[in-house]
Amino acid sequence: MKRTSFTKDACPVARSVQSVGDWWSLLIVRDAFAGKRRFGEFQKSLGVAKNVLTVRLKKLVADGVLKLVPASDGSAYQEYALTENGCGLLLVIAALGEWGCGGSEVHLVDRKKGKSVRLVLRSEDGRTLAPDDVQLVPVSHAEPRSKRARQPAP
Amino acid sequence: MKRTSFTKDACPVARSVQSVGDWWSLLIVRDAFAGKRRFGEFQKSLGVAKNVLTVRLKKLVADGVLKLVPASDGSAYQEYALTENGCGLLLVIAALGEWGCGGSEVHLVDRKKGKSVRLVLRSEDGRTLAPDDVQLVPVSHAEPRSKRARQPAP
DNA sequence: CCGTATCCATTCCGATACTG
DNA sequence: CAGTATCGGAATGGATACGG
Repeated sequence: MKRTSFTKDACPVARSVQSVGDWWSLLIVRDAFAGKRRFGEFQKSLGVAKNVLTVRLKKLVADGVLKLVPASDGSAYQEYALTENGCGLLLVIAALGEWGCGGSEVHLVDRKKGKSVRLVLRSEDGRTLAPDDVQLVPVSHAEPRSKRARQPAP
Repeated sequence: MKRTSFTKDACPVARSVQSVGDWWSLLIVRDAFAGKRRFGEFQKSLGVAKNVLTVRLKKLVADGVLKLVPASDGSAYQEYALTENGCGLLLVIAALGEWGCGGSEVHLVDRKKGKSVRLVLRSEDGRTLAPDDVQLVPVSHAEPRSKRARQPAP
């Protein structure tokens, strides 16, 4: 009677959820993108219990999302930094942020110019698409251009 | 000693996590994008217990992600369809899918042409940016071009 | 076929006290 | 400051039986 695991699941979404699909992990990653690196910074920002934070950080490190780096200032302690892989989660955070908007309190900017940045879907030929123009296809057992496309609800 | 709630949180990411930040919700939404609409379809696809599925579906309906629609074929039962708001989650699913890649088993295609679609960051002036070029800024108490930008870890 | 209801194991989370 | 140790309550998830 164990909890079902998706680590072996074929779908990448399922595997991602396995890594960051709980309450805290994504928020920790969000804070990491916002520049936080120290245990205490996360703890204060999130208001999470320290033991819980410890467990989450360890899992994120084990999953290759964060890594421990020696130090950045003179401190004798270690800091948590995003791995290259973890940086890829920016798209996820960005997408969640755009979706949750309604009094947006966080957004993306170009680091060089400080200009606002948005997340868009782009087809191979360079066109920008709306979510409605796009269909999710499970590659495993499906003909790429199946006729039973998603119905947008009549 | 309640669980902390983020519904009132200022950050849109936190609010999103509140809605879809658990194991099942996102996978249900993924299946919805893949064309599934019936209770049994979700149940079989996910292998989740029925009571759990019931609770999740109700929450997703309550949160305005899914809605019940009368029927699509002759059946007397209702079906679950994505609301307009729920469709916005496609970007999140897409981002999670791209991140979890490594033997991708699901991807996005243009509904009309069947061509592959990717998720990109685009700045105001139309340029495409890499995650490293971008910075997450909490609007509340932060100068847009702070100097202590995120360090990509030495 | 679509759920609801019940039971139980596991897990999660918050508070707090403690170590270095 | 950065964790570890322990505890108890709460929520979650799985199995299954039941009803419309």
